[in-house]
Amino acid sequence: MGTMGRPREFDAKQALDKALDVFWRHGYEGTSISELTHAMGISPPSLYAAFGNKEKLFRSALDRYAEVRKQVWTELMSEPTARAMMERLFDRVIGFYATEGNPHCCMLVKGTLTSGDCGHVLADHMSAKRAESEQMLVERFTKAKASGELPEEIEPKDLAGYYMTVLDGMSVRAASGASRDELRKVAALAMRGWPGQ
Amino acid sequence: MGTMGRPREFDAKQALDKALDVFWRHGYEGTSISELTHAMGISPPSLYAAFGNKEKLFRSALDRYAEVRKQVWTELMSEPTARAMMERLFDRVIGFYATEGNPHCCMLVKGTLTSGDCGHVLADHMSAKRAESEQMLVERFTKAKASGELPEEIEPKDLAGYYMTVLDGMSVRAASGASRDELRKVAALAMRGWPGQ
DNA sequence: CCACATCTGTAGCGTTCACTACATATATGG
DNA sequence: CCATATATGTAGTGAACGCTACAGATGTGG
Repeated sequence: MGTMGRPREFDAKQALDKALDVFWRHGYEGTSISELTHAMGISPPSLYAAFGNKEKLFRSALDRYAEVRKQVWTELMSEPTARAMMERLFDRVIGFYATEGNPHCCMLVKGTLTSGDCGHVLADHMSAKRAESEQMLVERFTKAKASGELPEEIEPKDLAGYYMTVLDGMSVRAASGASRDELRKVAALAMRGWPGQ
Repeated sequence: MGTMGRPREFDAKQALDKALDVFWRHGYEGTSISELTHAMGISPPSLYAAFGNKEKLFRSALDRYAEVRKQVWTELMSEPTARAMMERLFDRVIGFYATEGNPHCCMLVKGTLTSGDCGHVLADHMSAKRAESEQMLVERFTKAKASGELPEEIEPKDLAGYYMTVLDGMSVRAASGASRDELRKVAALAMRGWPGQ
């Protein structure tokens, strides 16, 4: 059975990707509905009919962001060693942030800092997405420990927290204009701290 | 000669500190004039007469922030070794972010991420303040290299960039609710990467 | 006591915000 | 062809924004 009523004249997925791009660059509170409707190529009533309201649209965009990110990270997790995975992850992140035209920052980092000091409605959602990524590192490091790549005294959770922190910091520095070369050197020094041997 | 006209009934420095606190917690765009006037205990015309406008007030607050920060850092720079200085700096930062009631984030990190993707008028000002702090590390590490504490192959600039990145990342994680213990473990792992021996 | 200069509170300026009422257009179900 | 259901564009809602005109208050210099 086909749905009744006038069919929508735009593609919701494409529109969501456009919204994601704007939110990514300007943050939640820094993005206005008129910016969104312009970028998405639709009028306000269409936006509200399809996505609810600004907050729900942001949540949907965030889900989409996390989905794409998870795909990329999952691919990297299959690297033969955890160390190679981490090096490739740095390369990938740096390659993205330091490329002209791309947003220079992780959307979750920007979102976390943009939404007030605490208690913002969106904070939990973003924390959850951040935790998802971190958990992927924890699991990969646990595997590495089991296979003998990492020494016994290293806690996978701590190591994951450390590398997430470096990644978050690189996001901040990229946003404030750090070059590809500077970021590469940060990654190199972060990898100097790799445990073992 | 005394100044003519009715004297102001509030203390400008105290008012600026109040404004700093609000900007620190909510960022530039997340702070409204009415929040500021309420926190500062003055009315809008008084605010505008004393500080120009919102942007100029933010710049003044930022200058004040950087001034206090520079005092703290300067004190730490006199630690006998660069390594001890770095460890104390981590302790200090963690102690601040993880304490109830304090802002959970560096004001410059929040400000950098809050002001649009690029080209914001305030971005340059914040980049400059960030560079000032980083330069203090560069100079301390240069001294450490000269005294033999750091090996020849280490570039002070790179090492400073790395530790600033970790600090920035800790700011992000503190803002998203990281505990004192988690931050301590991050610092410990960051110090594992200390060059030498 | 009288200009003059500056601060203070009220009240409101124009603009932008997130969001929506309404009329119209276009599909399906009978 | 008609009733129903959903999408669309225009145009505008009340609220909050940054900021300021204005009148009254309070100081200094003559």
